[in-house]
Amino acid sequence: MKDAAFCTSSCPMTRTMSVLGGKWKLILIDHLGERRVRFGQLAQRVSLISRKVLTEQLKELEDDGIVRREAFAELPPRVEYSLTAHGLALLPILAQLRSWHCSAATAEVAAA
Amino acid sequence: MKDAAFCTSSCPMTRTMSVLGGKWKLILIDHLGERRVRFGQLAQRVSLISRKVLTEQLKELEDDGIVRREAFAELPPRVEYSLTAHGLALLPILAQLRSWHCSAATAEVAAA
DNA sequence: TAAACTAGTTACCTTCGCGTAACCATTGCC
DNA sequence: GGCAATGGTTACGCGAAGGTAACTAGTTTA
Repeated sequence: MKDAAFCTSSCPMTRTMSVLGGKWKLILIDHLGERRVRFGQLAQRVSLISRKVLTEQLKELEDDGIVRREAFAELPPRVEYSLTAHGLALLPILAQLRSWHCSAATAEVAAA
Repeated sequence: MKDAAFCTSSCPMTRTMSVLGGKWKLILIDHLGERRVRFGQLAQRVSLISRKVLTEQLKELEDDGIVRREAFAELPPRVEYSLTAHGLALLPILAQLRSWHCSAATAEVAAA
């Protein structure tokens, strides 16, 4: 989200969403995890995303200091993505979000 | 997000985003907090959102069991929104997200 | 000679999110 | 009679998000 009104909002949660908002951001961070992943691997894992959007989102995450990009001068070319310290700090929070959602799903099943 | 491919994805984080994804969801949950808030109050607090979208997002959150809506048969009409137990469980996680983003902002200032 | 592999980029087009503005019902107040 | 207040709903339209397909480079493989 490059929405200027969001980035400069006085609401802290709104500013947070200007970085993490968007359909794919949290999903990509989650799939990166603690590993170094190549572009093609990421595209396979998150199969619903198109390569174009994947490139864009990774670039935004890199600009925000969440993802690190390392390109190797090889042939065929190799590019590896990994989380920075800042990005790694998000992982435990994402784990809580996931379990929050899972607990809701099991509660629904129990109620039915 | 009513995207069917998201809701039925095998990836837990993707399914989580089908509920919490979207520009406004987390911001609205954050502004509701532990209080009961009237529709008009919410529209004032989150001034960037239009009333139309506010109605839509609240309805989706209600369908997902995160928000409770109580309408009173008065004149002029009064409608109060509050978080369900499920929604309340998100608040500590949102607090972590906020402080994660704040710590990043102060680190940038320190680096500059 | 042609194809395949990687990590993109680009042009093009469609879809959807979102904003704006007008409108509704009901009652009390002036 | 007309306006205000509340909590919406509706029609309309723009702009951005996102998908598809084609194209790039250099080397290996068939």
